[in-house]
Amino acid sequence: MTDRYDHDAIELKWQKKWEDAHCFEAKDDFSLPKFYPLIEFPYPSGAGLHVGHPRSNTALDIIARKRRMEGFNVLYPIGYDAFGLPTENYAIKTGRQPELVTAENIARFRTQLKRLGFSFDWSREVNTTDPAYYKWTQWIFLKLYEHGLAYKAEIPINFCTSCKVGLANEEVVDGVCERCGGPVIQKVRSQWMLKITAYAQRLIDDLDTVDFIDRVKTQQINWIGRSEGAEVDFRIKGVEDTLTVFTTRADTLFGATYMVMSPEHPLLAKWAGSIQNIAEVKAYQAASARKSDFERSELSKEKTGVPLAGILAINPINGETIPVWISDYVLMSYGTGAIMAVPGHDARDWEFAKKFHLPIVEVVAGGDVQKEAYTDCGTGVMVNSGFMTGLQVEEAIEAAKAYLEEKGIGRRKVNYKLRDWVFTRQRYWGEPIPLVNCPACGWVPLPYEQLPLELPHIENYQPSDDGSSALSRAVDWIHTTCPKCGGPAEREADTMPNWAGSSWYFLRYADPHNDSCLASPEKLRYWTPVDWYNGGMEHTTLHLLYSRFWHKFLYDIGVVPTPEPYQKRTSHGMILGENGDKMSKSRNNVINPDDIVRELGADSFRLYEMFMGAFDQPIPWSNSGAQGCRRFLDRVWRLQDMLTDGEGIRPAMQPAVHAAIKKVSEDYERMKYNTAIAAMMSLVNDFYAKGDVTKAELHTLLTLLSPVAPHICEEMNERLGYAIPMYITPWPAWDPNALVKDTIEYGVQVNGKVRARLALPAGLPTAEIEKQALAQADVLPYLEGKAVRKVIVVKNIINIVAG
RNA sequence: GCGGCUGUGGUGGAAUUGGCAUACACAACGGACUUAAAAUCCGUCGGGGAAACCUUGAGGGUUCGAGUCCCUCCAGCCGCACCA
Repeated sequence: MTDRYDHDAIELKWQKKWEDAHCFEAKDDFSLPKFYPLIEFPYPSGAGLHVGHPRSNTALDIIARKRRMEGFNVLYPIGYDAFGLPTENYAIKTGRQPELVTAENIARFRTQLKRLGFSFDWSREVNTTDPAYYKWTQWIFLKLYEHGLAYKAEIPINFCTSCKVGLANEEVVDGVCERCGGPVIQKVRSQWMLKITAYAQRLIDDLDTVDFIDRVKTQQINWIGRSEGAEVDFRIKGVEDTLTVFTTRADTLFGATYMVMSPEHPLLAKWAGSIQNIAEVKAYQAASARKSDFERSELSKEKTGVPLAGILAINPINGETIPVWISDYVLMSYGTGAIMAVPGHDARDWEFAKKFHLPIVEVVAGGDVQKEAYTDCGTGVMVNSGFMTGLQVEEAIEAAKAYLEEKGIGRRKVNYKLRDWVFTRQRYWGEPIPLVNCPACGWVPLPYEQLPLELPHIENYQPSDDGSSALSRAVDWIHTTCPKCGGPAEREADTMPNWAGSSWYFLRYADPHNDSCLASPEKLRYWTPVDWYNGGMEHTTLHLLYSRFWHKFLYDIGVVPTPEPYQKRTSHGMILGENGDKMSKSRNNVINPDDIVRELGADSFRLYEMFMGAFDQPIPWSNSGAQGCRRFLDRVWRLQDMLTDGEGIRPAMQPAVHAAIKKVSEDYERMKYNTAIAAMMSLVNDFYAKGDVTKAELHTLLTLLSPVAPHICEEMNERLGYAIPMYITPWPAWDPNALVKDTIEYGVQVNGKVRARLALPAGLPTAEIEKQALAQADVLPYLEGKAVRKVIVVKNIINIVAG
C-alpha cells in the first residue's frame, strides 16, 4: 500500500455515494428526535469561498454528523443570501445583469461547498433572490406594515457617498461605510423604518431564555443600551412653552444651572420669533448640519454652542431661572434632544460650563467641582439640594422621581440607545417594497395574493448621484394603479436592505417549497427553534438582532411557535493571513480553499481548520500546519498495514481507546475541536508505539474521526469490511471501568515542589500512601532536619508539608 | 472614557476548572532507509547548567499547593462612544 492516499479519488467517490443515497436529507417524520444546526448562509461573492466559511461549516458539520450517529433526525441546511451591493457593484463594473452574476456565483459556491463534503441537505437550498423566496420576505414586510411596525419618516439618514445608498446605524463603522469604507454624510430623506425599538425590552429580557455565549449577550445588551431615568419638564419663560429633558440623575436637579438643546430640536423653529440672536443660532444650526455624526464626536475635545438670547428656563425643583443654549454635543436622536446641564457632576457639562463661564454648583459631596466634574456617585451624599440634602445618591434619585411625579412635572422613563431600523435602500438589487403610493389613498399595500412583486429588468441600474432610487427609472413598473381605488399611483422605488432576506431564512428551511405560507405550522413546530447557530461576531448587532426582532414579531402574530429563533449561539474566531494580518486581497495574503483542497484534499483541509487553534479565537493560517494535518491522515491510512488478528479492543488498549472516546465526545460538544483532534493523534501514536492495531480498535478511531474527515473514514471503513457506512454507525460510548487504572502515578511534593514520582496500586489506604511517600529516597534529603507537619493526598498529588 | 477578550517555548496552542506547566502539532536539529533527494520511521527540542536552580506580561496577596482565585499595574486585540 502506498504511503499517501489518493484524496481526489476517495473524496469524489464518497461525495457521489452520499448524493445518490440522499443520506443527509432531513426527514419530515415528526416522531423522531430532531436536531437543527445552522450556519450563516453565505453571501455568494465573486471571489468564491473564503477559508473562513469552512471553519463555521465544518464545526457544525461535525455536530450534525455526530447527532445523526446518535440517532437524531438532523436538518443541516444551506442557502444563499444573494441580494446586495457587492453583486450589484460587480454587475455594474462588468456590465452584466445582477441575476446572471448571482447565478454564476451561487453555482461556484455550490461546487466548492460540495467538494468539501459538508452533510448539508441540498434538497432544501434557499436563495433570497428567488421570487418564490422573497414573496415571503415581502409578505412579512406587509405584516409589519399592517401592524404599524413599518412607517415612513422624513429623517436624516446615513448616506454613503461611494455606494450612493442610505445605511442603517449598524452599517456605519467609524464614520465610514461598513462595506466600502466610503465617507458617510447625513442626508434628509423619506425612508421606511421598522420599529425595532418597540421590541427593545424583550430583546434584552429574552436573552435570559437562550444559550448564547456571553460576548454576544453583552454586546447586544450594550447595543440596545437601556437606561433608567426620568423625564423632567422645564417651563420656558417668554415663549410659554415646556422643554422636556431626559436624565438618569434626577438627584442632581438642584445642580442644573443651564439647559442645552440639540441644534435640530424642533422647538427652535417654533421659538424663532422670540430668540433675539436668531441669525447666530441659524448659522450654528447650518454649521452643525454640514457635519456628520462622526465629525461631531471627533471634534468633541472642543465644545461649541450658542446661547438662546431672550429664552430662559425655570428649574422646576427650585424655581431658579437658568439660560438655554444650543450645542451639537446634544444629539437629537437620543432622549428628548435636550438636556439639563449639571456641570458639577457631568464631565461634558463641566467642560461646556468652563468654556462659557456658566455656574457650577456642587450637589453631591466628595469631589472638587471647580477642578473637575465629580461623577462618581457610589457613596456620595447630597448637599445644596433642599429636601434631598443628606440623602445618599441612590435614595435621592428615588426621592427626586417621586417628587417629580407628585408635582406632575416629570415622570419615570426608560430610554434605549437602540434606534429604529432604516429599512430602505436606493439600490436595484434588493427585494421591492410591495407598497403603492396613491395620491388619493396614500400608501396602500399590495394585496397578499399579488405577491411576489417581482423586481423588473432594467437596463441601467446604476445608483444616481442625488441618492434617488435606481428603480425610479423603471417608469413602466413604477406607474401602476392603486389597489384600493384603481386610480393611477406609483410604486415605492426603494428596495429592502439585504438584512431582510436573512432575517427569516432559517424558517424557510423547515419547508422550503411551500407556496401557500412561509412554512407550514406543523413543520415549524417540529423543526424550530434552531438548536445551535454558529456565526460571526460581526453579525451580533446586525443580523442576529434583526432576526430576533422579526422572529418575535412573527411569534406575536402567531406565525412561529417560539419567541426566540435560536436556542444556542456560538461564534468562531477569524482566520488571519500567515503573517497574522487580516486576510485581504490588498495585503496579498489570501488563502484560496480550492488550492488547499487540490493539494491536500478536503479531509485535511477540514481537519486543519479544526485543529489550528481554539475555535473561538482569531488564528493565523499556516500552510505547514495544514500539511501536518495531511501527514496525520496519511498516518491513519497506513494503520491498514498494521492490522493484527486480535478480537475487539485488546485489554492493553482499553484505557487509551476509551479515554479517546470520552475526550473526543466531550470536546466536540464544547467546540474544543483542537484538543479532540490532539486526542486522536495521541491514540494513533499509541497504535504506532504498539506496532499493530486490531480491526475493532481502528474502527473506533475511524468512527470518532469521521465527523471531521468523513471521506477517508468511509473509505477505510469499507475496506475494513464494515457494511454500515460511517455516517450511520452508532456513536461509541466509553466504558468508565475501562478508564480506571490499577496503578496510580503520584507526584510527591515537599512544600509544593515535586521531588519524586511514585507508582502505587489503586485503592491503598491514605496512611499507607503517606508512609510510602515519606520513605522515598528522592524525598529524604528535603526532609533533613525538618519536622513533617502534615501530608496532603489529593487526586494524584502527595504534598509533604515540612518545616 | 465605558464594556468585553487575550497575554504560556522559535510558532499555533494544551493543562481534567486550585493539584506533576509546556499535551498535540508546526518549525528546527540528529539518526535510520536511499547512489541521492522526497516520503517514511526513530530520536532531541522552555532557560541554565556539573548540579543547584529559574520559568506562564510585571508586582503583591490568599493557599499545603496558583497559568488558574483576589488586588495593583503594563501591553495587545475587539466592540461602543458627547447616549445625558
